Amino acid sequence: MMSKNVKILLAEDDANLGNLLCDYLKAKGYHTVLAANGEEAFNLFAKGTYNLCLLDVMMPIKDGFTVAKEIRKINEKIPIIFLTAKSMKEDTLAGFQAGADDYITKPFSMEELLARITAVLRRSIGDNLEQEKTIFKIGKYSFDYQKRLLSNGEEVQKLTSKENDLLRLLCLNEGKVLERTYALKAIWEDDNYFNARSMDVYIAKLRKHLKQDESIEIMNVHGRGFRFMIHK
Amino acid sequence: MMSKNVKILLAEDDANLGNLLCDYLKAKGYHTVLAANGEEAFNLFAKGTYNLCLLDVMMPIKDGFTVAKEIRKINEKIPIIFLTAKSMKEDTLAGFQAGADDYITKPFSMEELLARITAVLRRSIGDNLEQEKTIFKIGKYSFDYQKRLLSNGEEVQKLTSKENDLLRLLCLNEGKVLERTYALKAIWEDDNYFNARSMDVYIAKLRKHLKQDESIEIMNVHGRGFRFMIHK
DNA sequence: TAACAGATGTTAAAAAGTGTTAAAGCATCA
DNA sequence: TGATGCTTTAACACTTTTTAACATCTGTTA
Repeated sequence: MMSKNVKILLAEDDANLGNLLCDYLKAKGYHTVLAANGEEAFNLFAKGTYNLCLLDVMMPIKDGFTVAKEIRKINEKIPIIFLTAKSMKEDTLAGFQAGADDYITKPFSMEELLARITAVLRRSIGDNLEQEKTIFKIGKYSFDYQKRLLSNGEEVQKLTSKENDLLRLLCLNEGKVLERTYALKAIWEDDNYFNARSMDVYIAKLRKHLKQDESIEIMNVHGRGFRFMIHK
Repeated sequence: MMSKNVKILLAEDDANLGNLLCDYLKAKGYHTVLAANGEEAFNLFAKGTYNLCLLDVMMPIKDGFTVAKEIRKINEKIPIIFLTAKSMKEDTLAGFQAGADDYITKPFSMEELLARITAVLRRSIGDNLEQEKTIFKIGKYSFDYQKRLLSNGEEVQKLTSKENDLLRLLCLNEGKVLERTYALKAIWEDDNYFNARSMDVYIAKLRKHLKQDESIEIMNVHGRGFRFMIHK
């Protein structure tokens, strides 16, 4: 299913193995193009659009590592898997530097190769759905929830886990009432007297952290919770 | 952990080496049965239930390859690892055709053998699961779990097995919280105070290893665990 | 309005958790 | 056997969170 519309560039100088692999991959639903050496591989890559490269390391004219380096200049993200002859330490290391995503040592089974291909593809696809940016502007401050940093424009404060979580909840509820009960269950997991007092301590900490901008207020709503306000 | 309930059939004609290996494997928690030659090995296999075969290639009466072929007739899936005398290419290939999952060349270290055993077992147990990813990109670093190497593009660091396992768990959970409890049970097998402190020591080691790239952070989440982040 | 109970504000101490380095313990290797 | 390398334990400094203590405030009621 995912196989659909995935195009693989395969570079393998051994014609027997090359055709075998090529046929196998095609049978599995991947559009596969076979190059007989490194130079041909690079030329094909430059012309077409591929989703994955399978490069034999030892090839005449231009070896796999060199091809990988050249490919990386054009495309930083395309997944590259090397086919290595033995477990050769130095070469493998060189391969990392050339930007490999995985490698597989001959002899290998078709099954194994297929597993690696799907693994690498899944990763490269899932790559794009990454990291929502969670930066909040609070008056003159800037708050980065992911990095747990609070900056006033000059200095940067590291926040503790609890400070970080609580400030985020306040930001998400700016102008509205953040109910004690809700915050306690969300951050402290349990709404009881001691956790409530602990939360009050953290409200005090946040007020101290944010006091450089007078337009910022964490206002108490008696018996209910807190309202985070940025007066404009 | 997974050592439990794993039964190994070991065929080795050299009594010294055989007993040494047998004791070692038993000490590591594997039920191990020692056969002094190929014929005995096959008979034992036919009678009992094993999870892994370790076969010396050169044995009197019946060599390892022959035993492997016979075993494969009975059981297609059981993992087989050969112990080969030298690095003999022809033999190795023949071995793979007989259905080997891995081979190891004498002389080898106990550690190396153990690593292969666990690797092969993991593969055969998680058979239907996906092939594990072996290379992780971490900022400017490249981490190869299989080879236990961490490269920053210039130099290459060997990792110890604990460093290796912990870094892998962090990578697999990038951006999410790796719970202490989970990591301790997965790597140290038991969640107690001392193992937790040991884990903290390894977190410090990894931070040191990765400090050349400032966009990499192993962030503590108080009371829960660690969040591995690669800031983009 | 005075008086009170309950809620909140704030600071500090206690307790729990973490960061780091070094030494001790251990298994394997030569 | 001694050398080596990995892991655990110990030690100490530091951080984070909780608990305690006391001051202040809010809303209610006599």
